[in-house]
Amino acid sequence: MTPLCLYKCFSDETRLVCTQLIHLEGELCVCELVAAMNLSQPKISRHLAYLRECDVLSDRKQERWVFYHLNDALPPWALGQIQSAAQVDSQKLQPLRDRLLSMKQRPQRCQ
Amino acid sequence: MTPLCLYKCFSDETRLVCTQLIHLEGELCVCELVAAMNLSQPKISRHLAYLRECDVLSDRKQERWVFYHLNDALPPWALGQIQSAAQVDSQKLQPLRDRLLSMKQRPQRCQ
DNA sequence: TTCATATATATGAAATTGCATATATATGAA
DNA sequence: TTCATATATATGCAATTTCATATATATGAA
Repeated sequence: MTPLCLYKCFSDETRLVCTQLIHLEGELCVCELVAAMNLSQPKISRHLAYLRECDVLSDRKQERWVFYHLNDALPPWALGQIQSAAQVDSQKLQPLRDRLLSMKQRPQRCQ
Repeated sequence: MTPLCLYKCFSDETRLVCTQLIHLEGELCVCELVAAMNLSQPKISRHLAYLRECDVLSDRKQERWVFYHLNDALPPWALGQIQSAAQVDSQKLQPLRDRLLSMKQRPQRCQ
């Protein structure tokens, strides 16, 4: 995990916003991100795979859902940059978080 | 200046390293960056123009040289990310800084 | 079967780069 | 002074590569 690798991850808006939402919410599945961001499922899935392969995110399967969260092994400097950017973008992120709250049939989390 | 814009700037290694060297050295001209990074002059010049257009860098002409420095109006969160990444990459940057010191006919700075 | 997710393929758009060249300035000889 | 040359930087063009996306299909669980 180098700064260059992290910046490549975040040079795409879909990947940046996915990471920021997951950071703020703790954990989100693909269909929640699809609902929050109003983008196609394959598009979200592909970018999550990119972030997982770069060790920015980890995933956890639960029943038919795959939940993504920040990789626990993320170095502190990287976590710091994510937190800082999420704060700068908080106004822009709020409507997406609101859409999550109003989402119908949101999957239940276990464990 | 949004996080996305900054991350696009730094998703290219040439732009990231140029910015980091300029941050560490205070101010560098095109020919110094060419010498430090051993890349072509047009390549460096184009990437500096990109960073200038994104308000990451500012320039100053002195005689036949154009010196680039971090934009004074850079928001604190952006400067923080640059500092943090430069620290993470400091080992990788050191040989480039050494090459600057051994550069022949380095232009004199005035003002 | 349905639902959630992932992947394969193709396409188009954008970014990057090398090469050549343009511009501006400086230096030095005649 | 004028002319030629060297230096520093920027840019137009074209080739290449990378990247993002849509569509379609596949997988796998309930």
